[in-house]
This record gives sequence, structure tokens and C-alpha cells, in this order.
Amino acid sequence: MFKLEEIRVEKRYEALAEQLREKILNGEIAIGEFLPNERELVERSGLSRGSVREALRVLETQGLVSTTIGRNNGRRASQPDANMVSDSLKLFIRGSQVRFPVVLEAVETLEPNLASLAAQHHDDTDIPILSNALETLRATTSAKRFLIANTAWHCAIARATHNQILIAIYDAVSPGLLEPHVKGFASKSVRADVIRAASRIEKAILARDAETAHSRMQRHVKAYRELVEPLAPEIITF
Amino acid sequence: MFKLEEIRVEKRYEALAEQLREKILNGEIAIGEFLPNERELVERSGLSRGSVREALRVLETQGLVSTTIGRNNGRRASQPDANMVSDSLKLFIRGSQVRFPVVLEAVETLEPNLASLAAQHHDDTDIPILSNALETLRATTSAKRFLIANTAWHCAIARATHNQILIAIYDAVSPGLLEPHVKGFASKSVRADVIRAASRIEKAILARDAETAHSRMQRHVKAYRELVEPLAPEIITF
DNA sequence: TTGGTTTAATGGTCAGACCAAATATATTTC
DNA sequence: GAAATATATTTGGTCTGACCATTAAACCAA
Repeated sequence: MFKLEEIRVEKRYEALAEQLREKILNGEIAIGEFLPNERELVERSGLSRGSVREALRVLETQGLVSTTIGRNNGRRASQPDANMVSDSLKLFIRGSQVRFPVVLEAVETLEPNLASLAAQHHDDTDIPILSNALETLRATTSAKRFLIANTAWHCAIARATHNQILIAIYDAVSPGLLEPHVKGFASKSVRADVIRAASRIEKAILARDAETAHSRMQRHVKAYRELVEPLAPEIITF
Repeated sequence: MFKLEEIRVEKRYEALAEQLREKILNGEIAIGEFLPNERELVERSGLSRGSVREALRVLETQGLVSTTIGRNNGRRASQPDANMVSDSLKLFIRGSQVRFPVVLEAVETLEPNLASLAAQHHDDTDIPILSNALETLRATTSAKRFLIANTAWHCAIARATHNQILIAIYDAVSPGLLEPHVKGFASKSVRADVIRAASRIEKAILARDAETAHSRMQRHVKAYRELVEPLAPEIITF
């Protein structure tokens, strides 16, 4: 028996969205440039205003268009940023009811490599950022703020890799670490341990010692997982 | 001087979208369940049909709603799947004009860990899939098909990790490896090398030897990068 | 049974109006 | 002339109400 592809006709608003999307992605409409306003798109596309708006709404949801209203404003082409990736990953995680250990595993996989790449690729601009992040971590007393500062420190390392994809991925995943365990974690002794580990890791990164950074981070993350995993094995809520 | 957050008023369609999104994510509307039809949402929300449709369009773009038209059809709640994550990551990569080496670096970072996790977590259902993927790789002659089969093999490994997040990430990134270099790559000798490496890696995975799988994959991916990187240093087109 | 026809339900599209927000411009006030 | 204020204009946001297109169910006929 032969197989037939499902036939799917494109809706009008989809066709328009696709056309505009391509023009933005291939630069025909520059980032930051205004799109024609709705009424003009209506004229030029031959669609109704409702359909035009649905197309634009889709593009906005994809992060390709940003909207401001009022005279001399309107819709501009924009670059989908890492937050869009984060958002969709968050939706995926929430929607799939991904369990917390899965997030931990993903992070445990990524982090040591991030540390290693950060050691290799960081430049002068990253150094104060990393230092500040560590300093904030040291200075923070409240347990809740500590967790935030900790995440910020990890993100700073991700940034120092200068790999946009890995940065986006880490940004997307890391908030998942934050929420579920503001409870049992971050006792005073744990905080001291974390600060100690972070200092050693950062030292290796700044010394451009990729291997050491990798192994120290690996150890740190593993310890972290073993500490936190038992606390929150259940469904993640983000 | 104190700081004020920018004030941003929620649009009506946004409010509706948010409400429905929450109901879907927290299970009040079950996955697969029909939403009220547009006319009923109009009544119940007090919004116009246009606004209701924009809300639903947003949710559809986020993968939370799927639409079919016709009698006894309509809109159903659905789970945002890994493809949504992939899509947004692809948009991000295209939009940011991420260079090919960046993609390669991300993959080089991920792959060895995927192999390691696959060795640890694969179950009986994965074994035939992995075998088939490898067999296809062996059997393929055309260069183009070989690249596709190769990607499929890598994806099979990602699946065998059973980590939904890593799967989604890898699915998103891997197509970026495919497009740019259908040209110089995949000569006969290169294909033979790839097949040899893949066989050895898969053997380690099936033997649940995580360390060996990791190091073999690391070596393989590094060789791959050194081969391919010079060919396509420029902007990626996906 | 099989294949066509009708009917009803659902999303898709259109037209035209008015509202709300933000900027540009003209006017007033000092 | 400069600053404050009012007005006009442009842009997206929303509403109303109609009709089109697609699909599944119900019915009918060969």
C-alpha cells in the first residue's frame, strides 16, 4: 500500500506570516526597521485587517516583530532572542511535566563544559562580571537571595563561553533550578561550601585552565545534585 | 533617585491568552480536551471574536492549542512538544546569524555527554532503534542521504538518553549541522571513517560502558569538527 | 454495503467602524 | 523666546456583524 502525505492547505494569514518571516530572516527587512502599518499591509497583501493582524501576532509571538503603538510607532522587525528560546523551553518543561531530576541531569551535563569553554574563551570584559558575581555570592546573607546570586554566577560563566547557543540553552534551563527548592537548601554551611567551590572554579577559569575548571565544576555540580535531588524528586512547576 | 518599572498594560487578548494558558498548564483544561468554540469564548470572555482569535492564535503559536476545522472539530489543548523548542532555537540561530563554528562547538560539547547518558539510561526499546540507525548508515551510498542518516543516528543516541530536555536541545541544534556542507563532506573514505567510529561508539553504548562511549564520541566529534570547520566558517543559513 | 447529498458545526475571512495611546504640531502663556 | 498646554494625526487595539470554507454527521439512494 502506498503512502500519501497529509494534505494541508496554508491559511492566508499563515502565508503572509511566512512571507514576512522570510524577509526578516534574510535581511530584506532589516532588524529594527518598521514594517508597513496594518492598513498598508492590508492594501499590499489583499487580505483583511483581521488576517493581517493574525499574521503579525504570530510573528510577534515568535519574537520576530515587536509592537509599539501611537503615532510614528508601529511594528518593527526584531531578532528572536534567547528569552524566546527560554520561554519555549519553559513551556515544554511545564507542559511535559518534566521531573526535576531531568533538569538536574541536563544541567549536570552542561555545566562542566561551560566552565571549560569559559576558561578558553573569556575575554577582559568577562573578568569583572565574573568577579562581581562571585562577590555578590559572598556578600549575600538571605537564603533566597543567595539562590538568585548563585544562578547569576552560573549564568555569568555561561556568558563567558561566548557561545550564543549554549548561553541561550543555559538561560533557558537554569531558572528551573531555582524555584523548586527554596526550602531545605541554602543553610549556612551549604552556602559556605558553595562559595568555596565557586571560588576555586572561578580561579581555574580566570587562569584559563580549562581542564581544572571542568573537573571542579563537575565535582561541584555532582555534589549539588546529590544534595538537592532527594528534596524535590517530583514534578517541576517552574 | 528611585527606579520605576516601566508600566505596561496588558492587552485584552493577552489577558485571555494568559488565562487559558494557565488553565492548560495546570491541567484544568486537560491535554486533548476541546476548548469552547470561538463563539462561546466570545460570550464567556466578553471580548470580540477578533480578540478571542488573536489570543488563540498566540496559544497555537506556542504549541498549547491545536486547531482543526469543521463540524465536531475545533481547538484542543495540546502539549508544547520538543519541536516547538527546536523551532524557536532555530529562529534564534537564524536570526542571530550564529556562525557555523558556534553550532559545531555546541554539538561538540553536548554529544559526548549524550553518548555517556545513552549508555547509562537506554532500555530495550532503544536497542533496535540504534541498530537500525547504524545499519542505515552502513547501507547508504549517496552522499546526501548519508548525511541525513548520520544525523538520524545521532538523534537516536540523544533519544536513548531519555532526557527530554537534552533531546529537545539536540533536535534543535542538529539540523544546523546538516545544511551547510553537503558539498565537500562525505567522500567515500570519510564515510568509512564515520561508520567505523559510529560502530565503536554504539558498541560501547550497548555495553553500558559510559566512559568509553564518552571518550569515543569525543574523539569522533573532534575529528568531525576539524574536518568540517574549515569548509564552512561563515554564516549559517539553516 | 457503497457512494452521493444534505445539514449543521466549526474555524477562516472580510468590511467598516470606533477606541486608546503616543507623538508631532500648533497654540497659549509667561 | 521658552515653557507649558491644547489639538491634530498616526498607529495599533477592539467591536460588530456578516459571509465563506471545511469537515463530520445524518440521511438517502443505488
